[in-house]
Amino acid sequence: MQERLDKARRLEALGVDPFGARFDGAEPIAALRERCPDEPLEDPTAAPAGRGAGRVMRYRDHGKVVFLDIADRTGVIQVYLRKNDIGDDAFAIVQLLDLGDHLGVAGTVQKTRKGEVSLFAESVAFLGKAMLPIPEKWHGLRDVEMRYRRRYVDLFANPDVRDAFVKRTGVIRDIRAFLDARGFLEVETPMMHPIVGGAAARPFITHLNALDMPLYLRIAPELYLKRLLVGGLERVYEINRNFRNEGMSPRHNPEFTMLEVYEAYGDYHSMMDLTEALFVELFSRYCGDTKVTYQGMEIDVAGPFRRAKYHDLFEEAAGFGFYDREQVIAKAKALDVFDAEAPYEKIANEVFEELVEVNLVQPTFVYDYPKAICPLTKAKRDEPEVAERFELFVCKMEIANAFTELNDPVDQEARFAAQVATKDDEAPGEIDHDYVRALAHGMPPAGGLGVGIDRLIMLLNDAASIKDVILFPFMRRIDEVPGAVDAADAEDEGAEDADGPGGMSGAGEP
RNA sequence: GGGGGCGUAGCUCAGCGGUAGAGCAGUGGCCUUUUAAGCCAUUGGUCGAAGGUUCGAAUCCUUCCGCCCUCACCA
Repeated sequence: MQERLDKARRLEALGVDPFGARFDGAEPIAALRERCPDEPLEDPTAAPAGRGAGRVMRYRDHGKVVFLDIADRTGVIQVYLRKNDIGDDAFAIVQLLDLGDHLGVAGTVQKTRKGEVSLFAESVAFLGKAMLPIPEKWHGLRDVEMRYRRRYVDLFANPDVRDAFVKRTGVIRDIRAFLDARGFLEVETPMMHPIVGGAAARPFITHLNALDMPLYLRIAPELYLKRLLVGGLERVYEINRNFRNEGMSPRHNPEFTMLEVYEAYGDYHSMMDLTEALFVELFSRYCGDTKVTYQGMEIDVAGPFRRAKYHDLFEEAAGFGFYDREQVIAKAKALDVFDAEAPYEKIANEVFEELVEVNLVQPTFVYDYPKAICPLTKAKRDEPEVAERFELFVCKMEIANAFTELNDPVDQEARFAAQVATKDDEAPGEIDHDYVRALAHGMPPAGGLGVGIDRLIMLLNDAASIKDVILFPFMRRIDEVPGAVDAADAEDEGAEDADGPGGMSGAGEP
């Protein structure tokens, strides 16, 4: 650290700003590499000109020749620097380089005698000093805690990580394109809700000072999107964050990204078709046309996906029916999921989760759920105990949830009232009367779909943890001691800051 | 919250009762085609924290902190 500060001063003495400035005309390194002639040239002056910038990741000093590798967002390229080519002044700057610094290079693109694609430097521009060292060159940054807490290091030290997040963005862009092409309108609905709704989960609570009222970070956008169906937007979707104040796990982050889609005049079968088309397209684009491996599980993604009724799967796995109370309760007790307080359907659903869900490796649409566990879903006309709902499971993960939307305001109000009456701390505390009023204005029959985007990206990236697909996953706060930069400054400035962390930013008061 | 595991140099890791180690990174040299460059020399540690056991603790015990896995929770 101190040594790097000294180098920064020595750069200043050479008339170089240690934190650089604008550098125009740099090509992506991947593009430079593509333009490189296939073989070393007889006449090196014939090589194409090239200009690149990036972070110095390797440095091989040969005296009056230096090889270094610079990396940008697209790749890595070797830079070949000869004192004769760039001159004494520029070479003095090169000798002050540290791993992690940013450097701009202008020269020609050609292969070295050993065949390495290289940027043969004619001039260099110092673009920025790194005061802290980069991780070990061979292993990178492995410590998972550091990788999550200091993603900025993880991203430049581990190219796979950067690629995974670039892929994430690509997937989301493709989802938008897929829906846009089918006439769906992307919208933004409130993230702060006066009434919790659209799912069953504990919310984060906040407060709006201006109106002196409590607000909740949304647990789902559902009720607002369906208001838009009433408004006549007919086909809408939203991709954005939901917040749930619940347990964290490799598949749960307190804030997570959800896609919700609503299609007027559709139903859960139309959403099943839409979901299947989207997933088949994404799998084939990002993984492979037919087979995908996730965490050692090989799945067939060519489609069509298996479609199986909830009750059939239940019976197939259990050997008895969903409403065979005695056997179901006995099984629940045997599986240690029996809860004497819970309604029957909830207990039976626990049995379903234990017996069926944990085995759903191949992509499977499970449909026709018991109505009692689906408060926002329309019941089947000829089977009033069955809700028109499906969930898509892939590799034992619930990845999508969809249903034919309940659009009867009277029924909806009754179901809300029943929820509120349960006193379940995950049920809404009050009825959303405005939502009921919206339905009363006439919501078209519709299919609605929710897709956990983070989990989908996990599948596409073969990521074991949701933290591997979220740039800055939630981590418990740790009180940082003042960083190396502050400490060195304090040393430098003398005793003024010697009273320690109290005066430092970051670790103290919000 | 329960159970299990981990925490040693900037990074990746050995060491597991007897003087704190290696590689990489760093620092000083040599070298005008190397690529995990090489060669010589060298700096660097409250062994996560605090107690305890012991002649002696990175090592054994207790508590705490953080992370990972797992269970619970999570339509």
